[in-house]
Amino acid sequence: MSTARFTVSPLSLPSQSNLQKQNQNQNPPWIPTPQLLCKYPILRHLSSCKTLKDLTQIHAQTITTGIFSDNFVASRILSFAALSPHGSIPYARFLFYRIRKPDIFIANTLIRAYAFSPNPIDAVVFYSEMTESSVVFPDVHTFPLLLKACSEIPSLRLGEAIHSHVCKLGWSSEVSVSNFLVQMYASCGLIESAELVFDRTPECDGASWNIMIGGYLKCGVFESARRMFEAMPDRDVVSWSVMINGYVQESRFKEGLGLFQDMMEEKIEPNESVLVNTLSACAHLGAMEQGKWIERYMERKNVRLTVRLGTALIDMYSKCGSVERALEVFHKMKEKNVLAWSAMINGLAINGQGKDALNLFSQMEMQGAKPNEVTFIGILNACSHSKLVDEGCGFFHSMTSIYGLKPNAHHYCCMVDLYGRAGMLDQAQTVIKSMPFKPNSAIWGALLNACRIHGDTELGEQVGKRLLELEPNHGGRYVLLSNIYAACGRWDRVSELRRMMRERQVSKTPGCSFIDLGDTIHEFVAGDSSHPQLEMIYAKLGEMSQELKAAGYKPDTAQETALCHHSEKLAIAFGLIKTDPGTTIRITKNLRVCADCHSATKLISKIYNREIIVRDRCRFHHFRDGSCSCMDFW
DNA sequence: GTAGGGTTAG
Repeated sequence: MSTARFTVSPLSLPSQSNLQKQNQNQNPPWIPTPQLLCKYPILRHLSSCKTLKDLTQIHAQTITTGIFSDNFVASRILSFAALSPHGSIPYARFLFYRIRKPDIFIANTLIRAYAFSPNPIDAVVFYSEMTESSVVFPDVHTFPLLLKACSEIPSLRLGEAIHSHVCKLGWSSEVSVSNFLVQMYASCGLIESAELVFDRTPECDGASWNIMIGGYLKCGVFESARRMFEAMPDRDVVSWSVMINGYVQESRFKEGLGLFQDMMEEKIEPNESVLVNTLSACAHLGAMEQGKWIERYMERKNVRLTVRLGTALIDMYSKCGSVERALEVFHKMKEKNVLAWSAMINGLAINGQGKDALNLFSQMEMQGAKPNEVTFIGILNACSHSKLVDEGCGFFHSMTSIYGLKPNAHHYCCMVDLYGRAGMLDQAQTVIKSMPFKPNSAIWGALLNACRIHGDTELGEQVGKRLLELEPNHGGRYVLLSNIYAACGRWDRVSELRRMMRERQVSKTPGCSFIDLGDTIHEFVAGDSSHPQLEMIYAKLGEMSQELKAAGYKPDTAQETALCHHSEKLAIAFGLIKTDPGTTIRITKNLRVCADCHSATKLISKIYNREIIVRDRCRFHHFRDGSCSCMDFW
């Protein structure tokens, strides 16, 4: 095994930060070594090669001069075609079959390109062609790539087949191979097999532990991941990033954020992926104070605002209800790609600034950025939340006619939502009928929500029943249907639904709200009795309901149970106690705001003279001076 | 005289 990893190069000196390291450019793999350049000066053109056409010219010259028959030359040209963003894998393959005696190095380059392409299975296909015709013989570098491909697909069948080749050819005790076996089994959900390979690896290295931890997280075995993380010999920045990213990816945001704080306390410098994932956790939790802290940290450490970091910041600020800050980041970004534009468009959309979102879309086009499917989700969201029905239809049709994009289920869902919210329930149903695929539950859910908004009990009942058949274990569907019944006073149906939920043992997702007070995120669930400052909060709630009554508020009896103790009311009470008069209160909740809480919050904003920003499951509500930015339309 | 593995946006 190579010992190069253990030599101390200037790049790994501890004085240099991870982020600075990442910002340093390393030569791409197709750039020849100085020795090779010395021998074949023509290859120096590879460093300025920008298109496939440039490459074909270099290729032609190497043929006419006869140097293409040197495999070192052929390998550099094939490497450009296979791995450069300006290359082409089919061209690389074409080159491969024109090399008289290809070696395993060249074959591995092509396998690598396939393994990281959108069709990783081609890596395995090429490998079997290559071995069947005995063109070249696999080596130790071949199997990690093949196993990576199997993890990407993911295909257990192929993975096991490759595993048997590994054993037959005697590579199974090689740590670089077994690491990928572990990853392959974990990606295919076979955590026990992954463990078995890990345990049998004679000499694990740092990566082995990280891969095993990542595997546990991917398979949802959090306790084992944490135990291993705490027990591992030397945790590096990647170990932390595997943990944090794993938690965030599995929607365990609070734990992810907690780990990030532990990491900071241990004075480990985060890399870009940790920052991106932590910001994503903040976005999900509505933890703006923590998100702001990360932005300040980046400024303090002179971290370059890459497209990914910029996009993550835009997303975080938009989802914490601060479009202004999101826009500031957006304008600060020197380099913007389609995802950055899309994040900003979506940010404006979910905060109810539909027109601004559409304006930004025109700017995006003027600057020559090409919208993709994600962009259109933002655009259609903008239209539906701002009741821009005609505009929305226009955009939906332009997707295919102008941009050549195929609308997927999300886009159709947006259309049902667009018509549905606007009260055009017939058109919403026409969209569902015209869809080229079977409507999923999200689409019926959008229609059901429209029935709730516009009080169409009859259609609501039909759609609701269909949804219950489709998703008998989804508590939220029962609640939505039962609210529709409650709104028109059909209490018999409400109790019938409750009985069904009991019988089927379906539980409601408990409503919970978060409030971020900078140092801690406080979580409240409906009827909470666990908070240490409980007495004070309930005293405040009592005062609030007195004030509300005096202002003419009548509780909305159309909804069910424990209304005055809904989690957002608890969080608002806590916010009123804990923050200075006049400051904005920001609440994030996991479900939609109920009608009663919505009207109560409007009044609270006026009585206490506070701006209250509530992010619910779907959108933002900016309550100010007795009214809400959603114009009672959500 | 060429490679490498753990992580990255809605």
